[in-house]
Amino acid sequence: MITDRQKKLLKTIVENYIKTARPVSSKALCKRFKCSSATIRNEMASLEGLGLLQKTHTSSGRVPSDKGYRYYVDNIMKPEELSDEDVMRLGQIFSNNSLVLSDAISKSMEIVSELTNYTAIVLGRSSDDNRIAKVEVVPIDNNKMIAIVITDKGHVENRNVTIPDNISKDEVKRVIEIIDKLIIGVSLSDVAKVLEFEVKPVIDKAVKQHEALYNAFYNAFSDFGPKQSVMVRGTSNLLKEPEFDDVDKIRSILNKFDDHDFIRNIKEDDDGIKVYIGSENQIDDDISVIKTYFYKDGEEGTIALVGPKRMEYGRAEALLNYIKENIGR
Amino acid sequence: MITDRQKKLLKTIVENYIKTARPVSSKALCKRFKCSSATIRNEMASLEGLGLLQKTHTSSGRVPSDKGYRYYVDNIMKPEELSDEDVMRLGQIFSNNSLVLSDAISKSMEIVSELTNYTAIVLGRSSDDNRIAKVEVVPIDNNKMIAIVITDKGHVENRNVTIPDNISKDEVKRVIEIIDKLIIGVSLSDVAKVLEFEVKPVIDKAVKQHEALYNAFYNAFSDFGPKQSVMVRGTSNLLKEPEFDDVDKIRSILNKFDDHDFIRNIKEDDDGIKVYIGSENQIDDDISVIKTYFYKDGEEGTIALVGPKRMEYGRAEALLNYIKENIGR
DNA sequence: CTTTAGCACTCTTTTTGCTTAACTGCTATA
DNA sequence: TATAGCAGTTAAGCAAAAAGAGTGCTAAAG
Repeated sequence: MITDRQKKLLKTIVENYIKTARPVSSKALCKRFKCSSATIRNEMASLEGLGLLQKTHTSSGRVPSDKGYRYYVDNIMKPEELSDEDVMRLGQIFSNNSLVLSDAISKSMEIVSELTNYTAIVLGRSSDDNRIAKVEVVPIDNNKMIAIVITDKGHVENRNVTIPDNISKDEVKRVIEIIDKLIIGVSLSDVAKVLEFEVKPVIDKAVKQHEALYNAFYNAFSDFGPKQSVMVRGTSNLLKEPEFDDVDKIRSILNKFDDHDFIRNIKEDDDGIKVYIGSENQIDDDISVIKTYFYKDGEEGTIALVGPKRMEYGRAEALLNYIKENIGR
Repeated sequence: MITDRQKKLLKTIVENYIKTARPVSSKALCKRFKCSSATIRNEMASLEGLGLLQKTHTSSGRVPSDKGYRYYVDNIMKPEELSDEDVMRLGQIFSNNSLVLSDAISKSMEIVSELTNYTAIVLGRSSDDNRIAKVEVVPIDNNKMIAIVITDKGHVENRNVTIPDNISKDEVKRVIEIIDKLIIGVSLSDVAKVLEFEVKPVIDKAVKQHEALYNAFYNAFSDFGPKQSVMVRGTSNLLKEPEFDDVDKIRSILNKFDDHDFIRNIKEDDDGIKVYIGSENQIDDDISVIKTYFYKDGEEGTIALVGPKRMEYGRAEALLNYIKENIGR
């Protein structure tokens, strides 16, 4: 069991370390606790016994352990209010409601990265409940058309369609009509299947140059499946923190930020705001990740902040929460 | 004047240094030049006198100066053929012609970054000769519509339009008709002006709730001007090179990569492939930038590779050239 | 006139020992 | 239970020493 004084001590040490990035000595806390350094040392030793504090070497001050941060986040930290400045900077983004959702999210997370000096990550994809509402085909020249697909949720994708030579406009028109008729209402991830098993047979019968035409449209439409977009911003911000003063560490972390396959893995399915401290995440032991899932109008994904383990957890949580709430509206 | 042997020596030193990243000593070149180290030292001293070589300290081997690299690039280096592997990796991208141009460029530059370990940058924008060919408005729900604008060059942009409450569908329809009629053929960068001075007066007369409706569309359509998209990929690749083993240097370079306003500045207007060595670019004295302008179908921009000054200039040039040629087609 | 051998000199890099300052743990005492 | 005091540990900074890699210069040889 942890006493009230120990709790207060842990809180002070965590917050002091977050601020200064230096191990906290017993002497430094005397005034605040109105007792001698020896007393503090005794309490520190207890907290170390519980695994909540660590020393960097035998005679160093104390630093929170992963378990210590976890205890702080779960049991000590209180929900924080955003400062006026934070709200002002972010409010601009969401008041401009002609921005497409994904742009608004990216921009706001960019700002959060600037405000906090942490790295912002946004993963997005069109969710599976997007069904095709409208297909528009616009001819550009004899061989090229732009196909635009709009879903019932307002998601838009466009593709080039390259029409082989020697095909009559009539035939192209007929194929478009066939596709249009059969594809409305189909979910994005089923488009390839529907083209192959429903559209193709019809085209085969009704159109002369069926093979070439079908292929042209299949190429364009076969990849509407769930592609995850990846945005990583403010990697250099993170490296300003003093714990990243080692070249190999920097390289290893940056390598991960550059690897979009790896980044896609930080996807979060939980609707709450989750914190992954040190070894709890896959990026680096000195790093914490705070993230949450979002869904709105057929777009879903994850927003995440990557900071040092010495992250201002309360503020980071408040910022993510603010953005999440604004996405919801 | 520079003798043939000096030219060959410079070539050997540059290429050796590019390979090993270590100052080249006179002894190391004895075998290749079939003479003693003292002879090499004499020639090296001449080249240093010409400003083509440098020493890192009094008793070190030689390293090319910026001027030396420049001489190498301009007068010694020969155009290089791409390896089969390079061609194979890149060919896949361009054979898939349903990819929208900007995606094809981004993907191929990503691959180039992987192949070379340099950082790839792609700047793109819709060029000024894009004129609106079609406006499509798709209702999503009572208050929200998606407006899609397609230009004669095949460029597509979409925006949310939020319709205020209490406006009849008829009025919305009429506004869309007015906009559609007046906006076709207008260049993207003139849209805001045309809306304000040609569309607004007509709407004011013809529609009841003109103010609110006009604003809704103006918000959505006013920013079609030239926005430059920015892609930076493979920053961590670059940092693998041994010259970037200093934390402050890494931070300074990464800071610039993160600053999209700065990155936009590396825009190149020259149609040829240009090399900016060391102090000739704004990123870092140890860095070279090789880049070129591209234009195709209403999209224009810059593709660039950022590498150490010890860059394999020949290969980098060949890769950029390959992509440029494939964009052209 | 060009090339070479030889040698003194310079500068970097690595290792080592030393000193100082910042802490802690422990023990004895209030 | 809290405190004062002291011995012990470690990091960090600094200077000196030793080793290694190259150069420039001079004088002699081709």
